[in-house]
Amino acid sequence: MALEHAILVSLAERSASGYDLARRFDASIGHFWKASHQQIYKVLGRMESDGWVESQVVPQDGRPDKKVYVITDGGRAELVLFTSKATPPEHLRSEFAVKLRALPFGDAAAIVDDVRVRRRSHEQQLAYYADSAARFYPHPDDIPDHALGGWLVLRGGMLAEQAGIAWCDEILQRLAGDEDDER
Amino acid sequence: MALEHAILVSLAERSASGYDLARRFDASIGHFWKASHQQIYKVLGRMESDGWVESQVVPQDGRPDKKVYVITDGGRAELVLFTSKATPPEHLRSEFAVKLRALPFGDAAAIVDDVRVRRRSHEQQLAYYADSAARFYPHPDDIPDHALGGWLVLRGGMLAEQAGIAWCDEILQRLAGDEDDER
DNA sequence: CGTTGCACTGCAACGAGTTGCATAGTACGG
DNA sequence: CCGTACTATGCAACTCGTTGCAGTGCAACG
Repeated sequence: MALEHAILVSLAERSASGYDLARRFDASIGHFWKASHQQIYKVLGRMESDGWVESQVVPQDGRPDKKVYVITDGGRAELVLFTSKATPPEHLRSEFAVKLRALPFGDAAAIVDDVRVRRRSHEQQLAYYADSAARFYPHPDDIPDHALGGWLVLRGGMLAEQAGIAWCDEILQRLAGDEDDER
Repeated sequence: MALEHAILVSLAERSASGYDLARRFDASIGHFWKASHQQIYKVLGRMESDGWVESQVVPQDGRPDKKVYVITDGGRAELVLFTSKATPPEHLRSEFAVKLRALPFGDAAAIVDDVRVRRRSHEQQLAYYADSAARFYPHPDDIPDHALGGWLVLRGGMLAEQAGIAWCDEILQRLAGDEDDER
């Protein structure tokens, strides 16, 4: 139900086509809310009939036409409404946790391997966030209001990745005796 | 796709009816993988026709009959297969992050309130986990193999909640000037 | 000149998960 | 006796999201 709102935020920052949105979702916002282009097109259609956005076909040369979506007043009102309502509690949903509980009934060695892979991907993600932070927010103590949300979201991502790494380390210490503290 | 496996783990630990499973999912495992009873019944039916579980109707007095499910060899094999395959990377999906990005377009005061509520619920969850840990694993350095998975999952929950609290604190510091460091 | 890749939009079918409802017996408080 | 709550199972309808496919047209590679 939040995809609509993620798109609204994205369009409030800058008008875009479905294709553009899909690519934005691959890059920044998408690290916290994935969406495929099929889904984006579908939702954009619904949002247009709800009056949250309006579209206009823009011919391009050397490229197919694009349909640029612009947020409407109705869309902005919906965003305000969205932020003023309490977020329903989000519960974790971790297939990895299920796997851990399956330890006594499964392939322990494979699980340990999986933890190592997982640790590495957390590290990579963290490095990516740190890089984005350094690039887009070189002065963290002096961020203008309009950019604060982006910074805070990035911070949330970093904290989550760090927690993920710490978890993997605890698991490895228990399961692998911590022989290889690689990197 | 992991609900099947969560149920398999649960049944591997102890046979149960759909109703029992639903209650277990409300308690321990369910903090990491929620499922409603409707969904559990549906999935149990599919799992039975896949040969992963078998059921037997058990009459009770003073209560409706129950259908007790038992894991089969096929189900155990599936569990091994599940643990030996790499877990696909799980991406965060946070409506709350969307809300943060909506800061410049929405109701900032309401968002701050929401952060406070969220912080409190993280704290409550953490307290609950700490309590479970103290009760079920009084000697964390000496946990038998069959219980290790449960402990590690609990630890993951705690780390995630701590990260959530730290995030909320950073947000409040930025948005509310940190006037009230309540509790 | 053929293949690959990118920009751009979409539909159709499916699977996963939620919400609402149906049913039925027992037990307990008012 | 009536309403409520608990144990117990399940169906139907819906939304959300994924997967697979389809088509066009340009540009670059070999």
